[in-house]
Amino acid sequence: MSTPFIKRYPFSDFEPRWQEHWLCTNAFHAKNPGESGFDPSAKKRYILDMFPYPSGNGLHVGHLVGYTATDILSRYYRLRGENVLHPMGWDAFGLPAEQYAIKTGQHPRVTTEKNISRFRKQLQLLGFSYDWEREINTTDPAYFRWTQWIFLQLYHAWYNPSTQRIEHISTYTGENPNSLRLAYVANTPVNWCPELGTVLANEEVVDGKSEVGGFPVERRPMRQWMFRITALADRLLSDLEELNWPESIKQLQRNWIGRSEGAEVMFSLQNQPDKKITVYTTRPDTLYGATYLVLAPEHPLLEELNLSPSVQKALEKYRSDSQTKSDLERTDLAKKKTGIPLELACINPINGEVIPIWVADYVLMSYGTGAIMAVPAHDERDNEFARAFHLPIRSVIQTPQGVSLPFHGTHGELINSPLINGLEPPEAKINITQWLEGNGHGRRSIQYKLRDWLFSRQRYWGEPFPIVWEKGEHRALNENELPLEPPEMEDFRPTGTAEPPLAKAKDWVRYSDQATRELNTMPQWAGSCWYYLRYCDPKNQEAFVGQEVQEYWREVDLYVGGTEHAVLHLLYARFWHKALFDLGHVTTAEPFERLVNQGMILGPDGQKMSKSRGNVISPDDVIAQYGADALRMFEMFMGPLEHSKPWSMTGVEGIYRFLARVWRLIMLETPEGTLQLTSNITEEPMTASQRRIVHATIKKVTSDLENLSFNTAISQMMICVNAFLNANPCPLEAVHILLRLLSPFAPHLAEELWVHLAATFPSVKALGALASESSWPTWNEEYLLFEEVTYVVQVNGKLRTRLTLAATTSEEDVEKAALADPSMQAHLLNQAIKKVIVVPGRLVNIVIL
RNA sequence: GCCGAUGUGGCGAAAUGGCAGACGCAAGGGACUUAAAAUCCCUUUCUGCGAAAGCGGAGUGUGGGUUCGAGUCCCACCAUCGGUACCA
Repeated sequence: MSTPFIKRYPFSDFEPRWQEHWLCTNAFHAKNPGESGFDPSAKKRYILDMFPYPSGNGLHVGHLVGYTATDILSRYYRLRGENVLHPMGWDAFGLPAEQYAIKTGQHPRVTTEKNISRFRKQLQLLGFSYDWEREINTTDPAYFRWTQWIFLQLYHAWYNPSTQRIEHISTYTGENPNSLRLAYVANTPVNWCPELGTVLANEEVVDGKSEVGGFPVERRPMRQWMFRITALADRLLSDLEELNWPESIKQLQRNWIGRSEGAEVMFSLQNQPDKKITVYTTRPDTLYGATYLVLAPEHPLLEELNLSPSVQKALEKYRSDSQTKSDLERTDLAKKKTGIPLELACINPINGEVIPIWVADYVLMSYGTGAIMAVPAHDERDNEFARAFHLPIRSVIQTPQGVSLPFHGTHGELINSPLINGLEPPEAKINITQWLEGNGHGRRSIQYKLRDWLFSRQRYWGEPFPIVWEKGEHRALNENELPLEPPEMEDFRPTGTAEPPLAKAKDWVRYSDQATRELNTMPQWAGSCWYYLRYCDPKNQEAFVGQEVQEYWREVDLYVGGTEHAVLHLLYARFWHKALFDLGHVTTAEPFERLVNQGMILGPDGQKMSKSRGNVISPDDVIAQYGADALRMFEMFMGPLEHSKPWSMTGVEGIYRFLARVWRLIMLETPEGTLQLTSNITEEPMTASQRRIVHATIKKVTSDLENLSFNTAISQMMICVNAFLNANPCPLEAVHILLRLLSPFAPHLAEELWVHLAATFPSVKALGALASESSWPTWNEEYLLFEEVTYVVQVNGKLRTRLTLAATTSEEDVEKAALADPSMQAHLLNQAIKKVIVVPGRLVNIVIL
């Protein structure tokens, strides 16, 4: 049995009241240019949360860390007079809704609506200051109309290598525009997940399993829509430099893009000099160490070679074996190398050496040229393979003593390499590359790990492609045919084959006598690739965002969300944004100027919160017991925003006690049970020491907010409140400054106490009718100064005594006072003083031998 | 393996190269109360000497280094977490 709970202040009376007030008055509506009341002199600030996927489980306290942080900042910047855009919406297309719908027989639209209402209500219970007039929902036809429109812009675009920009396809004068579109159809091996009945992007496959659900994924060739994201690989990489993002996220994106510099080298076949194999290597300096060559099993050249019948047979078996291997199996078997010899040879251009050609699945068709030169002395994988199949290993770099092969370092003299003997690898790399280019045997080459983005899914609950097929050719719908809504369907289960569920909607599929609709839908990422733009102008029916509005709000100034989107959403959105930028639709090259990742909130047991562990904390319960302000503040008080930290109910209680102290500082309950201001509060000026602590608090809270150090800002406010708890009289100025500092953190309490104060004191009312309509206080450095300072006196860095001196004491006099201090004499007796260091206002260090 | 982050009391944490542990939780003691709740006050890194006030010593994952002075800077290592993995 829980003990009866006594409310220390009446939060359950006023919190809902203020939430209602803010909602009814649209208190936090951000004005667009052209809107009445728009103030062109106010600085704009765009503060964005990663919008949630409205799942059936509702929010838990972990979701609220980031939302609370951005809300506090939004309220803070509003008090500073800025025009703050702080919106919220719903990323509502996606697999879970569809799977739930299949299980329960309800249409996903129904469950999605229900979940959204629940989420909205939960967020409103926290008193978040969203501009609800800008709420968006990716499943709303008025929204996805523009998702489809942007798709069409990308479909009608290509990457022009000569301008290095994305341009309208009409600037391409070649013969086959379809082969160059930014959105294109490809028949390539894709990640097919039978359990989910859909294909997945590379980014959605983790360890050979689907990121959602953890089901096995297999490679199979399918005709799919792709985005040519690789065209922007270099810009996606280099533009990271300027962004104010966590270094770790930048690094994750760099690794994912995976740029490497090397060379392509052409090897001629021994008996067919006209046939050449091009390999990619990052180590052209080891060219003399190549002892064999390997082709990927899918390499197209294999079709053209004259192989002996027995080899041909072995090859076919090997190819079909490796093709049916799932990615998971390939990973599991990574240590054991397999392959077959082709019984053909090619010629190393640098020395004319004849080396054998093999086929092995440790070489991937999807990277580089799908062929490698194997240098077993200086590459781990080649070394393993060479030892497994007894191929020669030749070292070409002087290996340091005690280091065994394979040696892949880049320090050491080249050996066994006539043209470059004695050089260091970096220099040799340049020399060889120049030699290859000069003799027509290869060239410098840059490769990326990043691959094109697989953009279609075999789902019902997603945006249909604005594409129709006619005589085997795809073509775009007209803009005036948008939005293209999914058909109403009773049965949208996966077909059990690779055919998408939309195929079952026969009427919908038929576009005309000649044409049928594209059956795939877009992945969940589509809607989130541009939602931050729609918030700027959510009701615009003429454009995805109005030009003037876009030029005003520009990029997101601060974006807060979880690390899980490091390479998915954040890379995709950057790609769309750059495309829109090149095409002239947006004014910045990057969408998110500053990014912050909030840490995870763990369960009270220190484990990740999950239903199965039974350690999920629901905000609803916390609010019922302690109120929204206490929940908000505790989320911030727990520790640095970016850190993971375990939940603690007693910790909430501590914050709750603090808020109750603030309440009692101002309000008193009479024996009859009515509320009134405490009589302590008067318009008496603050004493010097009160003024010092109040102004120190303004300074600390302000700088902490700028640095997103919410936890220490709260500590400072606690120190300040503790200092005034027994003050009588309690100066009004201290109280209204404190309330304004507190108002972004605990907005309900601040609002409530403010109106009580304002009712009695006109000077408070003059600052604003509500705390949220007042202004952020400023501090005066002069008030922070002390008349006396305490010096720490050290001997050889060890604390020996303290000394209180007037703040104006000169360094010389400080030194004298320290040496003369009676308690120092024992330490200094018979000691030669080597040096005395005085740090003004802080310490004296006496150095003796 | 590679890349990145983090290691400070019983716990969450704080500390422009300058008093380590602010602020809070938990624990213990006290005041108020018939009693409890609520509230308020005190103690709480480890350790040596002391009845006590007090006086010392050690201490920020480990080992080195730079410095008058290092949680903070440098080098090496260990542990935990996250990402990634045949990318030539």
